[in-house]
Formats: sequence, C-alpha cells, structure tokens
Amino acid sequence: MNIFKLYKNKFSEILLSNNYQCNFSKLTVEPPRDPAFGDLAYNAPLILSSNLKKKPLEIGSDISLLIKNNFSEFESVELVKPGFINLKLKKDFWFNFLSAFGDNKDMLILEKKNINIEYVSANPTGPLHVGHCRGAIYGDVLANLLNFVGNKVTKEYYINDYGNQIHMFAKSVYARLLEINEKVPFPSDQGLYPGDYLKDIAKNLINKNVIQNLSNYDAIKDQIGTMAMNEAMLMIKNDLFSLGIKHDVFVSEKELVSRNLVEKTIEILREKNCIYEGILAKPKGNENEDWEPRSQLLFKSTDFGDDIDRALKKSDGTWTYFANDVAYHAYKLERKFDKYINVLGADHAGYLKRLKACMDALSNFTSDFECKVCQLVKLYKSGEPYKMSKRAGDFITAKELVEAVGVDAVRFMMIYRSNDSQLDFDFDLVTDKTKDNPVFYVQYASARIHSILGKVKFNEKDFDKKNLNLLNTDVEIDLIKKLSLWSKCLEVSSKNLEPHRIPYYLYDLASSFHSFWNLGKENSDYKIIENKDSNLVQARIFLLNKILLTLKSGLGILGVTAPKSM
RNA sequence: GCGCCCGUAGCUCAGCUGGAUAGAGCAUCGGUUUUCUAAACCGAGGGUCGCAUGUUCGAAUCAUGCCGGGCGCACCA
Repeated sequence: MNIFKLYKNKFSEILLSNNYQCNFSKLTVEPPRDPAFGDLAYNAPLILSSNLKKKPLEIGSDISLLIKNNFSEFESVELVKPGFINLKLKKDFWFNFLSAFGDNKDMLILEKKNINIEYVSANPTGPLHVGHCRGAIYGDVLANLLNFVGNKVTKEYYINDYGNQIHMFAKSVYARLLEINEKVPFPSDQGLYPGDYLKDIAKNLINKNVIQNLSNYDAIKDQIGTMAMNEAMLMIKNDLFSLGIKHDVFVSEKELVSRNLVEKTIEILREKNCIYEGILAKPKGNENEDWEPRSQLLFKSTDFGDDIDRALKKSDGTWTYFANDVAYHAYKLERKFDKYINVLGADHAGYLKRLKACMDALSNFTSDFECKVCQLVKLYKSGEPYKMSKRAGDFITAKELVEAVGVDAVRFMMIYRSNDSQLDFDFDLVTDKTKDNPVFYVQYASARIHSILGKVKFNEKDFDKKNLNLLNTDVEIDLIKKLSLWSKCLEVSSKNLEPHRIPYYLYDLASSFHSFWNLGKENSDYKIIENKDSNLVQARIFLLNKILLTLKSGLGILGVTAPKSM
C-alpha cells in the first residue's frame, strides 16, 4: 500500500465533494524533507491559490479543517508558511500499517501491461564482454521490476545472425580450422576476428566431425557460419546464465529475412509514403574521403523526428542493417504488446531516433516505445583505471568479471547508478567485506536478521498483533515509516524505468536496521531477544520479519541473494 | 558542425518529474566493543547545485544560450 498515493486520492475526493476545482494531478502528498514536519506534506493550498485568487494560507485553513473533520488518524494537521499542510499520523496508524504490511507484489498498478523488453542482443560472434554487462543487467532488473509490480513481461534477444559480419566470422573460424588442421598461420591483416575463443569454436567443430572438404571454402562457408554462430550463441547464453539472465524469446534476423519480412515491411512503409529514392548530404565535420553522392532507397525518418533520413539499401542492392531492423520492429508490433522497451549501449544512442521513427511510422504513432540508453562503465582496480590491452580481441569477458567478484556484486553495482550516468566499477571495492561496499552492507543486514530469527521461536499465526503497539519508541516507529517508503520506491522506479532507486532504498533500509541493532549495545532495553518482555520480543521479531521480507523482495528484483549467514 | 548523456561537498553519486534550511557513501577528525554478528554504530567539519538569462508564489529540477567532459555521426552491424 502506497500511503502517499492513498491520501492524495482521499484528499482529492474531499476537495471535489466540497466544490474545489483545480488541476488535481498537480496535487501531491509526499514525505516532507524534514521529518520534524510530520509524516505527510500536502501542497493543495499552493496549487489552489492561483485558481481561487486567494492567498494559500487562507485556503489552507479551510482545507485543514476539512481534513481534521474527515479523518481521525492524524495526530496533528498543521498549516505552515508558504502553504503546505503538514500531517502527522498517530502511532496506531503505524501499528496497523505494519500489521498489514506485505511485499507489495502485484499490488501497485491498476493497469497491468503486456510488455516486451529487448536487451543484450549482442552479435553472435563471440562471448559477452564487460561492456555488455551493464545493459544486460539493467534490462534484466527492469524486467524483474516490471514483472514484480504486476505486468506481464517478455524478455527478448535479437540475434544479428545475418549479413557481412557473419561472413567475416565464418572466414575467421575457417582460418582457425586451417591453423589447427593444416598448420596454416592465422592471417592478421585481413580484418578477421582475432580472439582466442575462435580456436575453441574451431576445435568444437572439428570434434563434431561433420565438416567435409575443408579445402573448398565456398562449399562449406554457410555450414561453418551457421555452426560457428550456434557455438557463439551457446557461449553467450552461458555467459548470460552466469549473470543470472535468461531470455524468454530469441528472434533471428536471418529467419526474418528468409520469411521476406523485410520486403513486406518496406512495402507497408511505401504505402504510407515514407519511402523515396534520394541522395543524402555529406555529414559535416566527418572527413570521410570515400564519401560520394549516391542515390539510395531512403526512409523518411525526418518526418518522425529523426535528424536525417536513413538508408534502407546498400549500393550493392542488399538491405541495410537498419532495413532488417525495421522489419524486426514490425514483427514486434505484429505480436501486439502494450509497451515496448529497448535497452541500448551508449555507443548505439545515435540509433535511437530512427528506431522510434520506424515504430511511429509503422504504428501511426500508436505504439508505446521507449529506448533506454546505458552509459559506459569505467573499470578501476584499487582506485586506478583498469585498462584493457589495446591488442585487438583482448577484452575482459563478462564471465571473467563474474568469476573475479561474484554475480551478486556485479548485478548490484551495475544497477547502483542511474543508467544515464557513467559508472565507475572498482574490482576491489566490490569484494570488500566492509560497509564501504554497498553490496556487502545490504546483505549483511539480511544475515544479521537471519541470525536473530534462528534464535527465537516465532510463528506469525500465533502472534497477537495487538502487541505491535509495544513498538513504541521513535526508532521503531521510524523503521515502520521506512517500510512505508518501499511501495513508493517501487512505483517511482517502475513508472520511470529507473531501477537504480531500489539499491538506494535497500541501502537506506539496511542502514536504519543496523542503527537499530546497535542501540542494544548501549541500552539493554533495545536488545531484541535478550529482553524480559516476551511480547515485546515477539513484536520486534514481527518487525524484523517485515524488514527481511522487504530486503528479500528488493534483492530478488536485483537478482542478488539475501544470505542467511556471512 | 549536428545528435544523445553528464556537470551537485576534496572524491563517487542520490535528489521522489517544480516545493520548505540541498542529502548519502568514501576521505578527514573525534567517540563506542567483557558482542542478540564491531564485517557494525554514533558525532563533527565540509556547498555560489558549471555560468547567465527567462518562466512563477517557489528552480538543483522546466526553457533558451554559453562553458567543460563522455559517446556517436552516409552503403558496417
């Protein structure tokens, strides 16, 4: 239950029934900046004043009175200077709140949506590297979050298993096959994929013993390409698995092409008058010597907010990558989702507008399509930038990262910053077992609670909830109030697609808990289980259970474990 | 030159889509342990929210223009 939203709605009803008119969406009920002001701050007098042409404080006294007369749960209703109404809830309210507290799963949205989220979509030419990790985890956590609050989510991966890069990939694997079988040195000057993992792929192909006629490349190149790509996809799925990621749907570009979906989609755009033959201007500031004016089949993406129109056909007459991608997005639309999310890396941010343009064109502006861009990750080791070797192909893989620091740390830290900000990832910090390491700090709270729960018998069914009013001290009430922010956190995170708010909330909750825990050291009244009053012990265990429930839910969304001991 | 992102404490970043005296962590300084997990807690100092206009009751938040940093910029994917 989001109490802020609840009271916003309740107050709006009261205003309406008393003939107050305004833009109700501008009214807010929020926790005040300073807890001394109370539990809720209502801004209605400020918003209404311009409508009614009266001073906020004048209007405020009327509204305060309405609230006092209609609600009994407020200890105080106070009208203050610019025009806020500060409300303080009685302790009984918080005991009731705690008594009914759940994990908020499926509770938060009225409109449940069928959502498609595409993320990772790394090329099937090798394992995932560190650069892929952030988008992969962001997409995955976002999917978990949207699912948690009640949506139906389809996690999708688009496989670029078509086009020139696959030819290069097949050639590269072929060169490795020759290297292994015929001792032909691997050529370094042909732009082939250099990574060592190609040797593994080649070895696997040899072990399967299905490639005949190794000397005739043209005869076997398609076979090699397909098999090598399957090997690479296995690597990728394996890497994703080690990151805790599992997609629901894999869509193959090759398959879309073979179903003639590209031609069909371009025809649809042509009927909508979005296609023409034209010449693009030379981009300024880009000293490309090979540039020459060229007449091409173009998509009129400028009609849909893009900066320039985009090429659909290459000079050799084949479709561009973008043309295939338009077809892919038509295929997404065909499957009729309520919302489409696409997670891209910063290096593909320039691609965003044309994707949005093609979705708008194909759906006549009816599709709810949102691209989220993850900025770059900078690696550090003990505070020093950790440079990857410039030698091509020598990159840190996702798997190596997970093996070095553990999947919990990778997932937590990758989501710990807003996706719009660059992220510093320090190898050493995330493996520290101190409070400097936020992953540890939150998990430690879980371990501490488990440690207590193992020492006391507690059964929620036998617990008399009337005893919750023994949680009478400010710190205990503050902990309950902290729990009330969880649903707000979920709501804001999912509405704005900003999962980074979750680890922040969990850190905050863990901090309040650690603080409470330590009070027992100076004042034995605050000891949780070594306490004479057994009803109080039970009430505190009830509270700890709810804190743990929240930690588990939050960490669950992040895909991070909530350990029982550490 | 154009597009996207960022600019908040010495450092790394939050800031609930316009609210009250701008918050955390690290770092610095000082305190707490015969322990229900000190792998923790408590306290102190530290700010022209890059700069400038504008919008209004009210701006770190919105708009415009600068300055600085990152990413990208015809037929690759």
